[in-house]
Amino acid sequence: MGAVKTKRMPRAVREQQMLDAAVRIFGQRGYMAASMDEIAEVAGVSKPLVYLYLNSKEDLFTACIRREAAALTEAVQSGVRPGLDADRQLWDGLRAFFTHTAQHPDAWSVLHLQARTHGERFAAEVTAMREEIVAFVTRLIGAAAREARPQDPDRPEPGSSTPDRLGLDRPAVDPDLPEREVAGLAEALVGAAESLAAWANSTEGVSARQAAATLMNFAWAGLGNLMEGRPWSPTDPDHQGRAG
Amino acid sequence: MGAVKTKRMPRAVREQQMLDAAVRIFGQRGYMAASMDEIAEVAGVSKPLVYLYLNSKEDLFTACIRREAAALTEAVQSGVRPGLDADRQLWDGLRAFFTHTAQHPDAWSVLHLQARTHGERFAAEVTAMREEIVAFVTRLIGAAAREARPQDPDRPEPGSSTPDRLGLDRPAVDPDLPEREVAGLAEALVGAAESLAAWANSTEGVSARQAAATLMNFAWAGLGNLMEGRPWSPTDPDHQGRAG
Amino acid sequence: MGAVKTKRMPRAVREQQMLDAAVRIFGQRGYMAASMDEIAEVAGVSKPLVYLYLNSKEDLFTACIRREAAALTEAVQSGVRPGLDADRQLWDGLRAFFTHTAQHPDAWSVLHLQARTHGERFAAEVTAMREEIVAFVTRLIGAAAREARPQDPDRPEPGSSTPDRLGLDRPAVDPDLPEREVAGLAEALVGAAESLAAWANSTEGVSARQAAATLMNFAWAGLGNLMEGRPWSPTDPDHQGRAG
Amino acid sequence: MGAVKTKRMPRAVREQQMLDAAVRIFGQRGYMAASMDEIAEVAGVSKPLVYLYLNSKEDLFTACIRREAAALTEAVQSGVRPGLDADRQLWDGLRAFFTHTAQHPDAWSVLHLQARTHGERFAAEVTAMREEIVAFVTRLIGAAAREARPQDPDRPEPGSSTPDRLGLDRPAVDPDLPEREVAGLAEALVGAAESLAAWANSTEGVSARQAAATLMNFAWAGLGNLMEGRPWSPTDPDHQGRAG
DNA sequence: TATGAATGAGGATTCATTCAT
DNA sequence: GATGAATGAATCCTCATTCAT
Repeated sequence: MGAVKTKRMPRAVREQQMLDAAVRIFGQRGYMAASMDEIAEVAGVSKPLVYLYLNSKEDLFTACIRREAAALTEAVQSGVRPGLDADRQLWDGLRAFFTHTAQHPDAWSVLHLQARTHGERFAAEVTAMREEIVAFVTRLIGAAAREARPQDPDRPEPGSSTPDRLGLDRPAVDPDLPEREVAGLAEALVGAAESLAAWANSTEGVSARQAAATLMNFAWAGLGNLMEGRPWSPTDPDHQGRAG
Repeated sequence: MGAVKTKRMPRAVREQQMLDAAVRIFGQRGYMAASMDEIAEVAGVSKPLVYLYLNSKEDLFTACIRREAAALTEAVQSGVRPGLDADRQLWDGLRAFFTHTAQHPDAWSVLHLQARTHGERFAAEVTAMREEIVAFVTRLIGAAAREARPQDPDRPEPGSSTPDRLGLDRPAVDPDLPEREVAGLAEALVGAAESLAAWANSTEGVSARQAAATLMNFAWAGLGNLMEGRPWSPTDPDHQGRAG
Repeated sequence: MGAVKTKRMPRAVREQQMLDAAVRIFGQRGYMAASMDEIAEVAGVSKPLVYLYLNSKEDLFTACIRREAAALTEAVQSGVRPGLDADRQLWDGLRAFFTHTAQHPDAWSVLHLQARTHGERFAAEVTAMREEIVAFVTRLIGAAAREARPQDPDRPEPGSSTPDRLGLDRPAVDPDLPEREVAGLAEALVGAAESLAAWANSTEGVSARQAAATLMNFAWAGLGNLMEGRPWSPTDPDHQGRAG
Repeated sequence: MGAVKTKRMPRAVREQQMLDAAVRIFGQRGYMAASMDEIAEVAGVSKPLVYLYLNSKEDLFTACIRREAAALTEAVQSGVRPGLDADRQLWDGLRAFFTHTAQHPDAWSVLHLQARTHGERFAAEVTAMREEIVAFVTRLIGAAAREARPQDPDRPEPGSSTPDRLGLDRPAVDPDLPEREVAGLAEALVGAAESLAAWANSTEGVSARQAAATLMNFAWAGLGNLMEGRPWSPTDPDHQGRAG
């Protein structure tokens, strides 16, 4: 039932087999319900070998999270072409994101559900990835704001500081928006994306492209309003006019 | 450590104590890591009594989910005044939502994380609640669309049919938007809200009001654009002009 | 589901209800699998009352055994008319035995299976009853022997000593047969009867009468041979001639 | 108290040790009262190992039943020499039976008492063995009948078809006796044997040989009468004459 | 007489983890 | 490099039994 038993493979290959099995089992059964026994069996190796290579269940799970986080980040990064307009980059990134999560549901379950549900230690691992993505989005918001107001030329250009894994500078928060506000926006965007990923995965006939389009529709104009200094407020008649 | 041991309480009271303890432990440790032993201890009773009243770990967890889902729904419902404008209603609902989740973090963990990560049976319990909320949001989107286009007077007024638990009519999806599109939007909005709730809970100094404001900013304009028939598209220069 | 709840019954009645329930549950579930909870429920009373009246599970079971043993003994006794020939008495007794066990399968399960499978203490209770029956059979064997050899007139007549519950004298073992031999025969006869009772109960269409007939056929002639001093032996050609 | 702790034995050996312990404990305490803890301790291993090899208490019990049923069947089979006369075969089989049960009282308790008292699933296991023995006896009755009436030569000779595990042909029920009648007789004989086995086990100084002799005396003549078409009946003066 | 409330003790089962080869 | 053999420590759950009224 598990992988074909081939003896004497190099360590690196065996490790990947184990991680494959682990991601599958963790994703399907959940962290706690997954048993090392089943993981070893699916990986096609004996249990002691799993421990020899990966130390403990916690370490194994951590390794899964890291590998899948890197894979997802890498997928998004590859989908984005840095030269294009900010909204185009966001659009491409979202499509890459939804495509990847749709193709690796177990990995997505590990990152989105399992890792966040079983202790700070694992949650922190995902948070690192999440922050990278949030930084990417934050960066795009800043870029969009700059494009919208070219009359303010003395802000630093993109790319002038060290680029992160998504090919974007890290700080680059627009100084006109309070940092926490931006963090909240990015959180909301990423949360919406995550939620849509789950929705798209579980709803017949919803493609990655459609999910991305829905999210762009939902988010881009709101971001634009904010950039232009027109936040919604409980009593603002202008906003009410636009949306209602 | 647990509740003060008061002997011989009526069953209903003891049950609530048990649910209190269970929500706390399930929320903090996770469903699987929570032990019935600890729950009983925190509840200040012996384990057999927990089983006598709540039957099994699964049933206990289900009872927690149901109680907390009802409490959250009730909190949001109470926060909304049906007569007001759609955006005002959404604003009020969001504030109530964020307030409640902030005040009951363990309950929120149970509903948002634990219940969705440990089997269809539990997930289905939350889905029921979620659908009520999604229906609420969907309804508001519809109302907003009607307000935006008063030239189409033969659609039914809001409130003309029997109100559901959130005080709003159920159907009322705007016919000009494909149903799936609306579902995706609501999903995104609710997902963003859920994500923001977790973020606000875990970030020092973020109030429910701020979280609600962030989400309104993020979402309302985007909805407005959609209502007015101006969706974002990868090559639409108009949108690029507005947001970038 | 249980008995109709009637409040404030005299103790004796309540006790019988409890024993009824207990025999039923013990017989169906087995001694260990039977729970005091279920017995109380079926009896239509609260558990503390069961303990108040019957002390403990062991005592309750013992009470069941005693009541049912007495009932079975009584049934057999009533079926036999002491004045008739020995084989007729045996025949009548067997029929009464098979009839009673067929009509009270739970009681028979308690006596035949449960009581012998759960500790010396209970087994001893049944042994008492068994010995009464074995004594009855032993007595008949003795009587048959006497009838077969009337030329030996100085042995005591039946009824000359104190009658036991089956209306027969207790000692009365034929002095020509070693006591152990007779005990073995009686054991075999009773064992065969018990086995046949289970078989008749579980085999469609086998009546008490048929079971009794089968056993008489099986046993009576063999007993007769013994009486007449012609035991089977491994090398006895005469016996081979008779049976083969 | 348990077996000497010898580390690292091959699986097959350990399994036998576990079965030894299990038969002992199940036989002495009863199925339900036996605890896996005690079995493991007596076997000299840890509980998880018992579960690893035998799966569950039910499976362990089933394994015990099967092993002991096979051992008993094998013992009886080995004791019988197929070429001899029918009564001699029965005699030898009975002696082997009583010898084996006397030497393995716990095993006999498992087969005779425990397995029949704790659910159909276990009872069915013993029934298989029982039927083999009943078939053996049935076969002998048939053989005896044929020997008694050599004037009917066209019936098949014993041994002319493939022998079963007890070295005897399977069908061969005497056509002159109704099938149910024969089944009842076999049931009675086997029941008597079982009962005598328990009696011999628990009675000081009763040998297997004595038990076998008692049963032969009891049974063989009765069978002979039946073969010769002289069943006992309530009013048959001939029978009364013979036995009484 | 009768019971709702409560528990100490123990039982089956599973799991992550390690030794010895 | 790889594994068969083995276990300490929990976990869920049940049951006979009692207390306070």
